[in-house]
Amino acid sequence: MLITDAGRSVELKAKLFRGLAEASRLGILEALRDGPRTVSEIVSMTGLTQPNASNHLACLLGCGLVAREPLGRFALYRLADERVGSLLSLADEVLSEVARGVYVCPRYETDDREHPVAARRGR
Amino acid sequence: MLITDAGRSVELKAKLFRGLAEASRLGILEALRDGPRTVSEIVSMTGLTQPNASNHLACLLGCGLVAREPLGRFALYRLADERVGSLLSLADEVLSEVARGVYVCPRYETDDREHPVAARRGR
DNA sequence: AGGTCATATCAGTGGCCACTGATGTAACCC
DNA sequence: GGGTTACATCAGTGGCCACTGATATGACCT
Repeated sequence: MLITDAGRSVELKAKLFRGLAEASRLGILEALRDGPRTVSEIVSMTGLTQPNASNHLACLLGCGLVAREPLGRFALYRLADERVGSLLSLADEVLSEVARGVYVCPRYETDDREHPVAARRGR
Repeated sequence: MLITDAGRSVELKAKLFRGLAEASRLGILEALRDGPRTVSEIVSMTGLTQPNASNHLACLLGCGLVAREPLGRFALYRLADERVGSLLSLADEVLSEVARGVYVCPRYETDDREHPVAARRGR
């Protein structure tokens, strides 16, 4: 953990990246890249369960990464800002040109290839 | 978790962000923003213990975010690409202009009522 | 009103992983 | 050689948090 003074803002920035650092949340953000979606649309696009998706959406909302617009009994979510999309695009670049195929942190790699939950879900 | 086919690349991208999603690793990357550093320099800049820093460096190296150059009994680390620095800069922007003060994911917040960072910053 | 649909929230569980302390390896010095 | 310095790796532990299943809220309908 950081003890320097500059470390303060670092911690905040790390938290921002945490919003993007997980397949479920990132999948939601990707789903929102070309337009607002309702929760159920997001659910079917990502394969997440509804409570799980709502949970992550609440997290992304609190973090200011997405915006919410109530719409009757629906709720429209959209990216809060185009910069969020830019982060995703830039990540795509880094991923394809810099980190390339190399990018598999062998460290902290379990056995997996398939998340136990997804596996149990039958695919 | 994502079960779609596109989910594969999402998972990879999430992993990329994971490299940036933690104060220790992010602090290391910030320390490398203005030039290569040896491990002990990084250790004193970040306040991390040496094994911990080495561990994260190995992770960042495997992920292709930093590059390593052996130098006698030292080891120089640098950002692998300027795009990594760009990601950090863009994150700064998002943080200051978009997520602003709002950015406190109250969800998954352990004890407190105030974000530890903002609180300790004296405001 | 009662029923259904869309979403939100809750409690509990399990797994991942950040950290530490100890140890290993290798390069430099005398 | 022996000692020291710089770094890497290991084993073990603890905490955070993603997920599930159940339940709550609230909007719409007839």
